[in-house]
Amino acid sequence: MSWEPVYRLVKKIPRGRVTTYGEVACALRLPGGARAVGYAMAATPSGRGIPWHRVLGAGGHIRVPERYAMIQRKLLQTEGVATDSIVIDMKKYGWSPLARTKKGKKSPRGRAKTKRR
DNA sequence: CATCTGACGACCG
DNA sequence: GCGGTCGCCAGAT
Repeated sequence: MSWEPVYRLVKKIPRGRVTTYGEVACALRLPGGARAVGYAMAATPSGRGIPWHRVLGAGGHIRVPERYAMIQRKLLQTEGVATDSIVIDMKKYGWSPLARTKKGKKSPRGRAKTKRR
């Protein structure tokens, strides 16, 4: 798969910290490709130590099926993330993958149109 | 090769 | 503030 960088990034997420699909997508030079990231997460093989539960939707909203959201919130609480509400405080637990994503080579595209709509 | 879908994001109504 | 639509990428049909 081409999700190796995605997995690597997710695995780098510190315990008690969370990020969003958009952040990951941007870090991977895939602006607007948040869906692809979500797809990658869905395709994330279990048993690889990939903390997929640390990846949330924009604004800290959990965008996953109830069955997974339940587990996700449970795991997050276990790691110390306050999921008291349906929204997680990104200002406190928000982790920026862009801050350390300096590994070159991501996607050969490198352009995503500046104009929108 | 063309089309739809999906654990998303942002904008418009 | 909430819901619906368009746009993005990668994979499956």
